[in-house]
Amino acid sequence: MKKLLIIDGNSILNRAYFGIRPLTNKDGLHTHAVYGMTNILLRHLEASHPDYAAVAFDLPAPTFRHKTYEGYKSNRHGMPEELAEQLPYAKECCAHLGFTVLAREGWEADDILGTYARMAKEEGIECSILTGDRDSLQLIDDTTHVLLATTGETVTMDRAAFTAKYGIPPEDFVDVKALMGDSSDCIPGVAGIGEKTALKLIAAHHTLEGVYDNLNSPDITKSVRSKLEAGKDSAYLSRDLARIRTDAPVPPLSEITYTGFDQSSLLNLFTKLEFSALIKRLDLTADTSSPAAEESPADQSAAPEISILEVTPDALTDSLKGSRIAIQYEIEDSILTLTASDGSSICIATAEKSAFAPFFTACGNRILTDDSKALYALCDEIGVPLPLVGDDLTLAAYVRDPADNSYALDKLSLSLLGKAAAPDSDAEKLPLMLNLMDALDAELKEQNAYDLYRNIELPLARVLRDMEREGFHVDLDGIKAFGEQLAVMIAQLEEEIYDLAGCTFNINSPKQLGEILFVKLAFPGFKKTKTGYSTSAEILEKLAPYHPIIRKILDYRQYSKLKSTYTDGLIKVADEKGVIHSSFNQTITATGRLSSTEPNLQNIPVRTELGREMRRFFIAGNATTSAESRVLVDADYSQIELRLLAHISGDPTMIEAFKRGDDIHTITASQVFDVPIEEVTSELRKRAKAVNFGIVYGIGDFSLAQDIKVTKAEAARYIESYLAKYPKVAAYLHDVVADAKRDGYVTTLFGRRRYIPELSSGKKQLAAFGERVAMNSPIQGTAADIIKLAMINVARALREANLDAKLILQVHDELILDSAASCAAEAASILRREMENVIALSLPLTVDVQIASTWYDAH
DNA sequence: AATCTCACG
DNA sequence: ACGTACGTGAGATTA
Repeated sequence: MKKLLIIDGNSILNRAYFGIRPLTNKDGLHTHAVYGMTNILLRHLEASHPDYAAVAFDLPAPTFRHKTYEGYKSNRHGMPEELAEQLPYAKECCAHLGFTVLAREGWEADDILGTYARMAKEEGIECSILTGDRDSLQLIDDTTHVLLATTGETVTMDRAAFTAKYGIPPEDFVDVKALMGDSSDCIPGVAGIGEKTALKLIAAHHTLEGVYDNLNSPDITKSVRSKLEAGKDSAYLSRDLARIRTDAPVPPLSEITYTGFDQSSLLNLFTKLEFSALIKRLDLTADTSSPAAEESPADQSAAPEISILEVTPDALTDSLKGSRIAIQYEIEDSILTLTASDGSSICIATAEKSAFAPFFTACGNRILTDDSKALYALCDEIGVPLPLVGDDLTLAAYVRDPADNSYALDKLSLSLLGKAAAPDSDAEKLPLMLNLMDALDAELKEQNAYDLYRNIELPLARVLRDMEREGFHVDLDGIKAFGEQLAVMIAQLEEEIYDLAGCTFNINSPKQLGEILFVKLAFPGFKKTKTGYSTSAEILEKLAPYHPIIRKILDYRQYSKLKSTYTDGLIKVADEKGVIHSSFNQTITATGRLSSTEPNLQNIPVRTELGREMRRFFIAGNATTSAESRVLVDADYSQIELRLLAHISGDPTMIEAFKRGDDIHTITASQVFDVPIEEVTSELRKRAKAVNFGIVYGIGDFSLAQDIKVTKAEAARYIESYLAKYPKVAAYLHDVVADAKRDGYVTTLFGRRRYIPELSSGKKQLAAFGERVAMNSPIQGTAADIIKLAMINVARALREANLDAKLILQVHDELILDSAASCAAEAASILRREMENVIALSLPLTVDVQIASTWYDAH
């Protein structure tokens, strides 16, 4: 039997639009609805291989209004501008995928679906209707089924499935709709009749006529009867409105045969939309005669014609004359294969890695790499002091758009050059890297972010490499002993918990724990989360007074966390000398901060006393064994984010407070609660502190209330009072959001940019998130810029002073040195000086410095 | 692979 | 009516 696949384009596009987070290409065009739709379409093409296939779109009859037609359409149907602008691309995409695209003036997509379902039935063809809309369910019959795309998976609704779910045959569904109405389709129905009642009535009487002929039947209550009587005309009218028509003027089935992909057109479209994953998945680059490539012939670097010269490592230096040398390399068993190009030639050399030392020394500052930190590590290994590399493509791409999560060459090619590329050998990557770097140079300069890239990110990579190599010494025996203590306490608690619960279960399983607490022990059902009960500490804390098991579970959780993540976790990653070498990633966060992995040394416990004990095991190098004793020097910025808020907003009250060296939370409490400074209690100070933090995050009354346990109304008053006392802060928060909406991005003091596509989302929740991001990112990001620059300056100053002290860790506002005890005081003063003097603001940046032999004591 | 929970600034 | 503060990474469980 032949197969027809017919799709409601508007419905699927809508689902994709609201179901996926926003995505834009480099021109700011929103693309996620098309992306989501394409994925859905591909999935069904792969699953069903239809003989006929079409996508139908709504096309209302033109109306005469003061607004333009497009304006009317997007407003009337509540279609957000960001979705409307994707409509033409969606249609184009459907066509290139091999579908016939249909839209008829005055007809809805549903009617086109219905018409084809009828035609298919007449010709004995199996018909699948793909939609996210339940309206089409009335079309189900023995040869027609509906693929209902809901969030998550797609459900197949055939006659059996429909009847099982609704208890009526699909033909009667339109009568249900006539009674219940549908506000989104402007179908009035009968006032006061909902889905439940409508289904019951139609199940009993089949049709509207059946219902109205039997108004006196005993299953119809008085109130329902009177509602039905009042809404009789409306019901019949509604049925006409709800009934999908089957007489739309559409081409015959023979003209909508499925034609398969148009590879080169798809490549063009996906290139414009920057769908690199789809290009790869459909293998669209394999066809080399794509028009995309023809469009920019001048840009075609001589890549294909350049021959690859095999040379010795020594000859590399002389063969590569250009000012910029792109490199790629592989290492196997200490044999290095390096490919390099200066744009006019490509050289490849293979040798023992140390043979490349002269090349790196001579050409290092001209090198273009995609991972400079790794290159510094390689040079460390072979004992070459590599000069700062010329360029790091990944870092430049990160500065261009830090919210991106992949800086793979093929993606960069799409968004930067507008061309699809799939280099699969090192030699093919090199000309592309050179082109990409040229484009990045230009774009960063235009963004005013070039200095940030060249003077901060690029030199920072080498500082990070040195920190990674240095590592943080730990007391492995101490950690092990602590872990064993924890194990004992955990075992003890486990028994007590089982005892109190009356059974054994997996305490680490939120599912099982929720079952025990909220079902077996019948705690008041604090339901949350989509998959079940929430058992978070926040919830459990509220239950603690009512049952002894709760405290024990909380303790169990805390000990388990300490043991698995910190005790056991750290032991696993320490090297044989008891040194932990974390990786510092420079291209992960959307704000400009660093991140730390394997292990994450930026989240070692400190907030609870027991957790803080962990920090006793973080020690200065060889502190326990070496003849020359060593210490840690720890410095952290005091209130850097609030100081930046004061500086950026220019609020005089706040600036003066910081200039005087006042306690900012006490000042805030005095301002917000309108009491003299001497009368600020610790409770008031605590609340003010929460407000200060909240402001930086883009506060809301609900969350503040939850945080400091006051009513929402009270929290709202605090915020209002705060903004009144710090009017420039209020103005900043307002303006930064307005600017972000206008520009599509926000920036830090150093020019780091973050795009915020969420701001133009049709979804309220996402747009609100975008506003908070706009308020927070300039502050968090500027703090990140500042400490990065401080790190570069500290590393240089320590080197120049020839001190035996090295940076080993950064924790966002904190820097730690491992120093010889003999020069620790000097190192500390350098550290303070460099951190405080990174940049002159309208208020001082102050730093607290401490020297001790463990992290516990130094912080 | 996704979810939940929890550690940090 | 709903969800609710910014930025991260890791471990355990479950699907």
